[in-house]
Order: sequence, then C-alpha cells, then structure tokens
Amino acid sequence: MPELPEVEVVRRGLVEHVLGRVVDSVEVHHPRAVRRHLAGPEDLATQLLGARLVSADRRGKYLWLQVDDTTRGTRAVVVHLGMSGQLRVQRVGAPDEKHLRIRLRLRNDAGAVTELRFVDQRTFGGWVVDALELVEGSLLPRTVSHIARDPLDVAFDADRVVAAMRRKRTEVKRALLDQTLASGIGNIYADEALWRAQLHGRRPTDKLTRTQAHRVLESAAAVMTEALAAGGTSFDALYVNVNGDSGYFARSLAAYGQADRPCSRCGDRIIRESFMNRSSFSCPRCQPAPRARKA
DNA sequence: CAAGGCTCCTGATAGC
DNA sequence: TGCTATCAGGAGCCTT
Repeated sequence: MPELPEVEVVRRGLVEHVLGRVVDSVEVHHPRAVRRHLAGPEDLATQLLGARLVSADRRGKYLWLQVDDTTRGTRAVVVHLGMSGQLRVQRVGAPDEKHLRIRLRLRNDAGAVTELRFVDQRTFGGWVVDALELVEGSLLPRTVSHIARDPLDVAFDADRVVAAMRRKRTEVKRALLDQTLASGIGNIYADEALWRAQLHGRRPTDKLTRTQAHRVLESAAAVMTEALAAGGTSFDALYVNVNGDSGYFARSLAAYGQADRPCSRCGDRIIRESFMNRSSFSCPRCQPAPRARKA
C-alpha cells in the first residue's frame, strides 16, 4: 500500500528518469485509470502531447509532473497510486504488463524514446491533468488543493494540526487517516505512529493532551522518514519503483501485521482489531483501549 | 457542516 | 479439485 514514503521514492525516480523529456504519445488502456479526468481520455492525451515534463512534486500520497509548453501554458499530470499502482520506466517494446493502464512515450532532446507506464492491478489509482493554483503559498493542482501538508513538508505546522485535531470529535486513528488534516499517512504508518506514541487508535482526539497529539504526529514523521531511508536506497533503474508491499522495511514494522507476535517494547502479544472495514494492530499493554466510548 | 459508512476493484488465500 | 467467501484499503461520495 503506497503511503508517503513509497510515493516519495517514486517521485525521486521520476526526477532521475523522466524529467526534461517530451511526451510523444499517450495511450489509455483502461478508462478507470482516468476516471477523475472528467473531460475523458482523449482530452487527457491531447493535453499531454508535445508537452515537456519540467518538475515532479508531491504532497501526501499525491504526486504530479508539471508539464510546460510554450503555446498552452503550464499544467500538471496528477498521479495517485491508489492501492496497487506502479510507475515504470521501460524500453520501447518491452512486453506489456498484465495490468498496464496508461503508456506514455517520452523523447529526450537527443531523440531517444522510453516509456513511462502506469500499471495498476486494483484500479484504485489514476491520472488527471489539471491546472495549477496557488494555495497558502504552494502551487498545487486543483485535484490536490484540499489535501493538507504532510508531516515531512518543511512548512508543516504541527501546532496548527494539533489544535485542529483536538477540536475534532473523532478518534485519533481516524484523524491520522484524514488527509485534509495531515496527509500521507495510511493504515500502516497510522498503526506504527500510534504504537510509538503509545496511544490506542480509538482514543478520542478531544481528550488527548497537546503533548500526546504532538507525539503521535512526530512519531508518524519519524517512522515515515525511516521507511524512506530504507526504501529510497533500493530501487532499480528500470523501475521507477514502488510496489505497495513495502517489502524492504516490512520487517521493521512494530505493530502493523504483527498479530500474535510479541511487542518489541513490553513483550505482550500484539492484537488485531477490526476498524472501518479493515484492520488495526496494537499492543494491549502499551496502548490500552479507552474505557468509555461515547458517541 | 461534520462525522462516519459505503463503494469502487482484483488476486491471494482460507474453508468446505 | 473446484467452488465460494473473505480480506487487503485510499478516498470520493453519500447519508445521517
């Protein structure tokens, strides 16, 4: 499941392998991959053809390539990997992947052509071409304008996020997953952050102390920074890699997916609980559940 | 308006 | 063996 660190690894790969190239062709192989581009696949293709990829940016789990051409101005192609999306840089003629959804042919100034492919088994991901607009000092595609800064953003304002979190009447895990509060955190890093901060995900946010709220956000930033350090070192040149399995740092997870294994802090047994139609993992001793649950 | 639930999708795996 | 049920989950959209 690509969360912030995995998406950042992809962004860095794009900087290295595709920036500066010009779009030669666009093929959309599955309509769901462009369902958020309301003007349709042909329009998406038209908007990209002939344009040069000039930068690769990210906020939370969203990533975008800014495209520029002298006659039509500046836009961005926004990519969300969803659950299973991958971006791959491939040579022309490499066999199509089973779940190939979009193919771009990209030409550099020397005339060499490579392909950028979007491969996405579960089709939760997708592309949109969007205008850019200024939101609180950042140039963002319209699709991303409602997404909050992520904890690794230099302008992330922890005090403000803590205040907003404590004003809400919700549970802390829900708040961590709310991309309009702080972005980039998904189910895996939410559980890891809660484990580090020694908080149960069902704790009500309006009852957290400022210190507790700060601690869980700092923990999220720390665990994502560590994951990025581990994942960012091992991607293949042919592969603007991400596979959502977080393979290279999965072994360092303390809570997520660790049901029945001992907590590395206290030795108690990690438990799995159902939450929002998915799973939460926590240590029952380090992260005691709140006793009363009020609506 | 805020909060919470539903739904999209495919493949792996468990269970009978 | 082969079928069906369950699970994985990001985020837009709908309901309350």
